[in-house]
Amino acid sequence: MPTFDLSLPPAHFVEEEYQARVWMNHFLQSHRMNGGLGLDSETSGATKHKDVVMLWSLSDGANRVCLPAKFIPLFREPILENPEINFDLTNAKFDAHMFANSGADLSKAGQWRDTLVQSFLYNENNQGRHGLKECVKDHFDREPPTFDLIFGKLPPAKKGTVKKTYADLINEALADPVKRAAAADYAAMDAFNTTCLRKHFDEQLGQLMMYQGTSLRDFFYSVEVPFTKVLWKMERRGFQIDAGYLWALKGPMEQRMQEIEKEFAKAAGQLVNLRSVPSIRWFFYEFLKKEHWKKTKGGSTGLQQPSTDVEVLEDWAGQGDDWAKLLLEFRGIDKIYGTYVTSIMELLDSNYRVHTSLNQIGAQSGRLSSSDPNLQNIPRPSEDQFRIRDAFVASKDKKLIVADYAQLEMRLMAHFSQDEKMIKAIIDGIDLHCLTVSEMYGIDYDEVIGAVKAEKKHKKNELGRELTNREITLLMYRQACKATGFGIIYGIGGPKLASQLTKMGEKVYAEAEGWHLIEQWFNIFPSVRVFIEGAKKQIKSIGFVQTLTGRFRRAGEISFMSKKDASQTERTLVNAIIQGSAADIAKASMLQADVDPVLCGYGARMLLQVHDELVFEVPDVPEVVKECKSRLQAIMENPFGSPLRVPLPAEVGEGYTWATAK
DNA sequence: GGCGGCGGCACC
DNA sequence: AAACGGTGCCGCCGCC
Repeated sequence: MPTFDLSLPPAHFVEEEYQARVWMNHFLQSHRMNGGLGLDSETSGATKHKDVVMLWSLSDGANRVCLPAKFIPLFREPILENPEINFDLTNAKFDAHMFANSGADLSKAGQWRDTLVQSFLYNENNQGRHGLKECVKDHFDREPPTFDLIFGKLPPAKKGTVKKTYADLINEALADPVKRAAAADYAAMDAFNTTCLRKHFDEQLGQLMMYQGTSLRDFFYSVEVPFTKVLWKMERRGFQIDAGYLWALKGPMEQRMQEIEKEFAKAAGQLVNLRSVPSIRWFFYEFLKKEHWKKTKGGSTGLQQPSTDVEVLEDWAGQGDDWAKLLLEFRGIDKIYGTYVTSIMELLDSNYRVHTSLNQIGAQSGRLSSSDPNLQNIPRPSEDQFRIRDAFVASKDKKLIVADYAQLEMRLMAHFSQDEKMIKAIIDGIDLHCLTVSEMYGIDYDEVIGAVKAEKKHKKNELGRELTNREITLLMYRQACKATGFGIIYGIGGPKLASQLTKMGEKVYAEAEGWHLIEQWFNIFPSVRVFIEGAKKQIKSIGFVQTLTGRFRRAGEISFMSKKDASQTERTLVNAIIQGSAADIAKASMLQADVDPVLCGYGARMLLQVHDELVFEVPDVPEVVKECKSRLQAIMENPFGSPLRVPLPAEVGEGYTWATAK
């Protein structure tokens, strides 16, 4: 429980301008004593680029006040955009969007302290319990009323009637004097609880030391607080979409899918829903009487059923099954159609820009996640026949620059393990996977590299001959070694590695071969094994690991776990050292890029992060593009004051679409 | 009609 | 001997 007074002050609902001015003057003083102002809003809905503030509330811990939206202009400059005032919020970016849509730019104010982020730093394992209501329950043992209780539930949408909105619910409540008081009490409670939580987490995080002299509280204020604003600006800018391009894809996709549906219907004598797994199961296993060799996981019921996934279908397709081939084609189209064409078109704003949400507490490793829409899983152009990334374009008179780290996670493995051979190879600019092939199979390194170069030329039709069998073999070896290296970062086992390699290539790998590859890989880079074993020991003894910047990834109580859960936790935490540190590096680059005088001076605008990749929009002037590229590269390659044991090269490209800029 | 589990699949 | 880390979202389907 917190050390400060938690008693709830009465809620005030401001109706007259003179009241508003009195409270404004009060908060202009009291925010200093409280170390910030709690701020929350009730909005007309949850669409980032459209919805607006209906009611908003301020609290300095001793008072709580609810105001209607009409007072936003009056408070805009002195309070909401005042750089002297720090705000305490829960889900800060959301409220900031709503205020921006209502004419107030909160990004001009002081800090945004987001209690979601504080709660995450306090315990990243409390999944789903970082929200305001959950934190108030868990930390203050109080249960504030829910929105529904005060404002009622949105009735189910009915055909032919006008949809009721949250704005309607709030307006209805305000029209009734009794309900209005309850609404004000509810809204102002959230602002009060938010500022209390911020102070509570300040105390708690202050006790948790990341390393000598630095607490999680320090980390929150120096890294996470500024980062929230960086992310908000990216969300706010949005990414320009070539809606015509997407629109043009729709028709042909629908047509081809219908053709395939008809083929199945004709053969089966009835409609087969190709999007339904049970229907597909029926078609292949009952109707065509195919043998099954793979079953589904079976979830909570434990009911395992014959699988119809890509792996199975590709196996059948390889044996000449045209139905499997057709279904693969259907799935390939439908995935893109449903997830990336129609859904993105529905999320465009009036300028055809799409505004993702970049979730600061998205991954327990410390990575971001992206949603509504998820722009971190748009198909790569090399794999995508529809080239969805070509629909992501630069705005008028702008150009995109895309920068990504090369083998960031492998380099971090080298840094953490301090493996001599690995570090030397990286510093000498040697291709790690080729080196592994060379050592593992006793082949000359230059010959392996030669095969890689030949393949590159072949892809660009510059080779002037076919690849030799020897080259193909070497490339296969390299694929295997590359997959092994990645797998080791994930804590892979022999069977999984074998099945993955079998899926990738022409050769069938046995489980023993998988284990052998892993063993051999460890023999080439022996310190990596030592590092992983050491990390596992630490996880067993103290129950946590830390990333490059000292961020924690904590385990539950391992001694109470089943053997299976314990080893799962070990794999997760070992991986978190690498994945989390990569996230730290990306974050540091973004923080620097956001305030960099060169990039800011040229008007470069950061739009998107995809873990190890950053997308910017810059003025379409050759000299500007060139300067921004080299500046961004310099920032990314030296994200911290102190260098790592290996360099962190970043590759930078430019173009008018996301697909072509890489 | 909303919701959650499931199978499947896109990304790093 | 067995066990691939981190995400979000689609449509379907059964349940309430």
